[in-house]
Amino acid sequence: MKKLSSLYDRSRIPLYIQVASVMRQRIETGHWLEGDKISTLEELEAEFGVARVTIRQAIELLRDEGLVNAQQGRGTFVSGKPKHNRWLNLANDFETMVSLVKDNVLERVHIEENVVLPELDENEGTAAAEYTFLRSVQHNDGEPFSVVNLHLPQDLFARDRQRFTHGAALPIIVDMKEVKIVHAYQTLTIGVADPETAELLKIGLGEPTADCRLVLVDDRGIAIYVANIHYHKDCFALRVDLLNQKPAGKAARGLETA
Amino acid sequence: MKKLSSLYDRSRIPLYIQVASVMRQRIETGHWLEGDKISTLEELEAEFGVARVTIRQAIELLRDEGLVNAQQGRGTFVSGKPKHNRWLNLANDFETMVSLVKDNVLERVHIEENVVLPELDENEGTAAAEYTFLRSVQHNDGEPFSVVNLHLPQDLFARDRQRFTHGAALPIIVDMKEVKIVHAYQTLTIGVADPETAELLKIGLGEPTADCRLVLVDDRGIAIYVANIHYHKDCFALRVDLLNQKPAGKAARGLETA
DNA sequence: CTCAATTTGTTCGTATGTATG
DNA sequence: ACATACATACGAACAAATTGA
Repeated sequence: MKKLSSLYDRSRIPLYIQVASVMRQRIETGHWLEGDKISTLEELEAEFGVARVTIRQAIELLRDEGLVNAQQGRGTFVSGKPKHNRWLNLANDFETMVSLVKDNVLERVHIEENVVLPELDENEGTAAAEYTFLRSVQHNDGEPFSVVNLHLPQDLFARDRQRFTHGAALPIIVDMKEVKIVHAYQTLTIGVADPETAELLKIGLGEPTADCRLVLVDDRGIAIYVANIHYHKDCFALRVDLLNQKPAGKAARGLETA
Repeated sequence: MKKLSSLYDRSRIPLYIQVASVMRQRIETGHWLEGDKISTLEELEAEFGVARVTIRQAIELLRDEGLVNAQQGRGTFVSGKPKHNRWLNLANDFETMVSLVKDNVLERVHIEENVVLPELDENEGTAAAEYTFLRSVQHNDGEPFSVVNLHLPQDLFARDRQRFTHGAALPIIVDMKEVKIVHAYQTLTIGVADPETAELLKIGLGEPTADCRLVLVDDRGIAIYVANIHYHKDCFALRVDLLNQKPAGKAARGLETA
């Protein structure tokens, strides 16, 4: 019985997958440039401290993804970057956010009326009696990139059932002049995909997601919009110029060129 | 030959780990409350579409972490929340960021002078000829929570070798009155841990991290500070009130109370 | 107290995946 | 490519503890 490497001990995820993840990132970040010959199996073996076959398994994964091209007797070459669809979906100020959301195409996958709000943090105002739960998926190029789980107060939802059912809720609420939004708390964390989210985003159970919680509180201190948004990790990037307070570079929304 | 579940096909990470991740998140988010009896093995079996033994393996993981307590004949109960060390380390404006960084305790683990800058995005200004590379680890309560990989122009570094070697670079640069910072581009993404980062953060290879890239550009258009910061995913949370533009709730830095 | 239903715990057999040398 | 050891996952059956009728 051989003991496994200490790195493996730490995560229990198959070693060759761990190794492949690292190699993939090296290609993505340009640490290994396209066309380059990467280290030999022996060097990689030494660097990662794993068996030769394990390195080969990792390389095989990357080859299936079209990232590398191994040639017997010559070496292994980087043949392409992973396609990354990174948008900026999060804004740093409320107005930008609303204007971004307005253009979103979304698919409602679930609506449930008269439910109670699962939980509210101390700083997030007080809950209304009843909420409507809406779940939708947002696509780009036919690929799902985010799942929105939204709770709206039942009476607010009832006020414009038609529009809420078919479009983004945020602009609708902003349009209601009798509603005064005094806080828009946004919390960004890293989470993992539950079965529904995994299914909708077409990723594996437990894979990491960028989780954004957005809670709007009105002038009565009531949480009138409670959203938990799960972004596909590869479709997520938040850019900002800290000195100018506007989204940095390029268009505020749209495909990356890089 | 049995074909594995489609969820498993998607990520190739051991199923019981995937299942455990989801359960752990349910406890953390309060979807399963402390003291509650969670669904029976049979229900979980059905929900996740996996074998009974696989569910048990997942529960065993959580039990080792002290999150659940299974009792024969009765059921499985939530016995505690995962301890979460979430800070807010990212700021939404430059001044706050500088003041936060000032208090950071960091451990320099590597310094290398006269290197070239690996890569610069189009919007991030132009590179100087030579840089100094500094790597440091930041701790809290003895636990590492972030790794900073920083490139400083060689001449800038040489100007105050002493301080740059031992303390946070950002406040030093801000103090230099001959340096005019005109842009502070911050990009936040989700990445995976490479071997060095995994080692320093004490996490598994390929585990997700919150990656923050911060590039300062001076009035000559030169990138005078290029940092790639990897945060432990559990130590990372970015909170902001989009309407007030100040960090939301509580102290801007410090342990969460929630 | 006994019985039955419920629920977790254990074991076997089989097949495939992972990792080493 | 092969031999070996161990891990992962399934399905099924059975054992043991708890609860309430």
